[in-house]
Amino acid sequence: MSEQKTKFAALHREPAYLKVYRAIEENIVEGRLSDGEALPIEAELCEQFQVTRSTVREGLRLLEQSGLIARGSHKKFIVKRPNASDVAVAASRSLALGGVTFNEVWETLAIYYPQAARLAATRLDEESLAALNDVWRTLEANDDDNHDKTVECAVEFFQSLAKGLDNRVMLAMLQSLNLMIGESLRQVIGKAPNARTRIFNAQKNILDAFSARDENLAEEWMAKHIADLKRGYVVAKVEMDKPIL
Amino acid sequence: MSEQKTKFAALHREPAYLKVYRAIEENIVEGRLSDGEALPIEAELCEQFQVTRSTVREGLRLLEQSGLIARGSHKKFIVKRPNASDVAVAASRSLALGGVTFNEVWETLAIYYPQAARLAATRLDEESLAALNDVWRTLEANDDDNHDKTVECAVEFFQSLAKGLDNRVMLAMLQSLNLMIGESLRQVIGKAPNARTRIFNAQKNILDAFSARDENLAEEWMAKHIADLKRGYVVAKVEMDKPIL
DNA sequence: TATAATAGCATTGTCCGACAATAGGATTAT
DNA sequence: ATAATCCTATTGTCGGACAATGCTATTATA
Repeated sequence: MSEQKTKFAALHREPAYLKVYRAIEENIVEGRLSDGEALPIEAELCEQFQVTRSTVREGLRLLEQSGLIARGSHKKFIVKRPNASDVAVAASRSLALGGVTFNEVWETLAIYYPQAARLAATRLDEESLAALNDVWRTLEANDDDNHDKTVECAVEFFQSLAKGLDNRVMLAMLQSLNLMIGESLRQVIGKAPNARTRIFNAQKNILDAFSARDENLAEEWMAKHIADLKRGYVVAKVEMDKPIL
Repeated sequence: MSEQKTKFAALHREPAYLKVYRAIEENIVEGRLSDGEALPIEAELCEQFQVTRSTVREGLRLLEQSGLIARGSHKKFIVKRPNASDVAVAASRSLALGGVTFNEVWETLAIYYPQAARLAATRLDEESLAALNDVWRTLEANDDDNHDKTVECAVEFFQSLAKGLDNRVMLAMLQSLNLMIGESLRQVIGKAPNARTRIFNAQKNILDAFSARDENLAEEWMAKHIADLKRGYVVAKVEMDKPIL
């Protein structure tokens, strides 16, 4: 009957530094520590948790990396509610490292961005439109052979669009998509002929549709833009099933 | 002329633990340390970086939290490429903590999920369809008053859908959306009459459309499902501009 | 011989105490 | 009032120490 011995709940003996992390995390999540508030100094945390500084510091590193705290000044950590950009960077890096393929990225663009464009046509305010226009003009002024800059501008266009949607959830998702667009574009931009001009024209059409507040047109041109990106991959003879990194 | 003093590049003196982090991170990103490979033991890292264990350990905590390494056995960290789920959990938590509103979540659902449903109609394999059916039956068998279980099933339906799309980028995004659906549903489920039945019927229709491989119908029913979710919020008198947490 | 118990060992987790570096505040000098 | 200086609190790093804990190899047992 040895396997029928009363089973106690497997008590998860966590290291102390994890407990420190969880304790502080919980206080932040539950709102007992609010945004911008300063954390006690290390010595005080030692006192409260009854552990040594090394242990507290390991816990702080965990909090730091998870984006829940940040250095306020030289001394003092302050509580920080993570913003969309932080999320996006972490997410896209993880995905890229995870070996996602050109195809996965492109497919996501294809179903997501045309709808985002539709929303943008009705929602972007004048300021956002102006920002988009600026980005587009920068691309116009760019040299055909400056591939890095072309990629940067192309991505920046999508970034400005995402920011203008005034929705943090979408922003986080689109931003991480944008970073992956950048990664994948970088790999083909040199091999796709007329890349800059094609991007330039596509974004011009999208921009016009936005200005005209024509959501159908915006969706249509965005879909074409995305399709053209794929064509770029094909022309550049990029294997779509290959990881973008 | 004091402001014209030759400006040197602001040299960012990083703490040593950050350098340790970056050094190892770089090795992982560049692929010199591949997935599953074991990290040297702490003592050896101390030797290589010429720092003490405390410092190395702080760096390891950063790597740990960023998901790049994980405990393999009792001893030894192994390199780990983060997967979509990890990303999603971190992302959604951050967003929720950031105070995103019901409206932001719902709006994102509304433009994203109908398209995802359209894709699902053509792509889901028999296995995924079966899984969806199971989830749906669990919801059917559920008690009207067991709100927690209802939410769980509803979210699980979306989860199964996302998994079946066979695209890790979409999966990561939809998963983090799903977690937020769960959060927001939990807050209204008790106050919305007939919630379970309405969700149940909507998912039935979506499921049928999937089985029939009818993408237009799938999109249409999904759109209705999402719209109905919003109606639930309104009926429950939830302020759409309120944070979901 | 095969399996179970034991002992040893390597490695991590935690503690302690110390000191250097530095940013920010207080104080003094201009 | 502004600038230069000192002071001090706090972080970053060090080194050493020991306990806890699984792994591994050895020994004991059937």
